Amino acid sequence: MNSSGDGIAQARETGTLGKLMVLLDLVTHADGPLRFTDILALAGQPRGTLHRQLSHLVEEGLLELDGDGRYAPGLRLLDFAARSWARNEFRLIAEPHLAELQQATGETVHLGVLRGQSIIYLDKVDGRQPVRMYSQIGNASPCYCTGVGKAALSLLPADLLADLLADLSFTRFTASTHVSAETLLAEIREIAVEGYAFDREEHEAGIRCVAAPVWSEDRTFIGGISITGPAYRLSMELLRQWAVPVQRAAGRIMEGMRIRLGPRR
Amino acid sequence: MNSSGDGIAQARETGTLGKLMVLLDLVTHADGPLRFTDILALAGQPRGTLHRQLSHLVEEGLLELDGDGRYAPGLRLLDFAARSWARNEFRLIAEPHLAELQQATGETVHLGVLRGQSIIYLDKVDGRQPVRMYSQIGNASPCYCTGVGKAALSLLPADLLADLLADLSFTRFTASTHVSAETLLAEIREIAVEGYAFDREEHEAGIRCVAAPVWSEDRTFIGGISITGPAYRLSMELLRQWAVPVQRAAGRIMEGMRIRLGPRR
DNA sequence: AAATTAAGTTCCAAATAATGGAATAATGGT
DNA sequence: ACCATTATTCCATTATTTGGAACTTAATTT
Repeated sequence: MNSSGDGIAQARETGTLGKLMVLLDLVTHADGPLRFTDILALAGQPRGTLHRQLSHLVEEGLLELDGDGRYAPGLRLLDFAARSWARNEFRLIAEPHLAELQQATGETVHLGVLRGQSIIYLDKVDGRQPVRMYSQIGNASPCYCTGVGKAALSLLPADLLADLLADLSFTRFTASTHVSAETLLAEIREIAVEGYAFDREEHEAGIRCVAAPVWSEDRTFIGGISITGPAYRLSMELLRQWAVPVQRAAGRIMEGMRIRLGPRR
Repeated sequence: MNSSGDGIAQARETGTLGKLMVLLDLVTHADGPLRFTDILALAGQPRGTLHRQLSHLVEEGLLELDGDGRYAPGLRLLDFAARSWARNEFRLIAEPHLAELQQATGETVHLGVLRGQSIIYLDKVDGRQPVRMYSQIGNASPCYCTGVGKAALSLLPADLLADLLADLSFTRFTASTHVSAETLLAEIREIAVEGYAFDREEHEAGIRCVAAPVWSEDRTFIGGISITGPAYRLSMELLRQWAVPVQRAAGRIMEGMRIRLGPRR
């Protein structure tokens, strides 16, 4: 979709780790395995430096080098992620409420959190099948054109929101994608009042959603949940009706967090 | 299950990245979030050093620091892994054959590859009657007590196998877990001749499987596929009957790899 | 409430690892 | 066999990391 990092973290690109992460980003966001020369052109590092950096990443299993000398993301990342996901408290607490929402509507339900300028999907409950771990889970999507993203932005204090919007660069995915901070900000203000957000085919044509914000008291998690489906089945009127159950589910998740984590954090 | 890295890669623990990966391993393999002092004790680094290292990992989104000053795996890992998984060629090629095998048997099918001393599960197709078991895409499991693991080991040349066994430390999960290199080696030799492997409740009590080895011609992927299920439903006799279809599916996956990647690599 | 202990953070000279330009080696196409 | 492209190694220079100690903050005890 986009070949360069769309800012999942505000990470500096200096320091040994920072530079290596840029490379990891490059390779994981590419459309396929990259050869040394490809990365050389993209990274703009001297040959010797790049070669050693890639060697280190391969040695650690973060990248893999195939028989044709092409670099691909390493499988060690899967192990890290599986553990990161399996024990995530926010997800564990939200899980039953997502399932309930799916039961009530029959449509796909998502849980996502804001990280940098991206929404990372933490869970998904599909109408037809049980969760397929990485089919969608883990994917980072832009915050400005997703229901969960806009719901999350509506929770930010004005100064943080302003900072985020200032750094944001817009990609037009469909005819209705926001492409300016002004119109986006106007909608976010509305969402903050209403308490729910829509995605009117802004990320993918033919796909609509209604979302409600969710956050943990210590503000570690700022995100949202959504009901998503095809526009032909989900009229805007139906989505408006679903705003209430989505908000209720969001409320129950936050309640669950309070109970689980205790009041004084 | 085990709190220290069980060797998914042979990675050196020197160099800036190596040391940081040790920390990432520590935190992701822990049973829950760790405080600074916990990590200090586990990592054996000087305070100042550790503090900066953790700061860098947090800054890059590889770790997260919650309101109580506890470190947990970062969600950025999910994004990396989602991409690593989504475009993995081996998995993509194997997918239809796994589904077919699941259709034919009705039981859960796994695809795993050997990385270091661990099997990383790349895919899983749930059976018609899902069984609660400890398996998840991305999870690293020991090679010496899983069907896929033993099938993979049977593909290794003698010298590499000897090296791997020499470094292996055994944990007894059930009464039938291999706990010595000798008995394991004997079974692996048998598997190399027969072309399929069993897991006789060696990793999890009440869970059996039959597996067949799968590899890519360039040896980038050495792993296997398996049919897994509860012992009360899967008699050893039934598993023996399934050895043939599993091997056939394995053969078709390897054929798919040859076609997809071309013969001369 | 003050004292005590523990936990977490910052500082900076010394040790170590990363850098990058250039030379060398390997690969692949004709 | 040749040439062009691509990948790897080398090493003096440069930048980053290191780690002991001092310092700040938070928690616990007296």
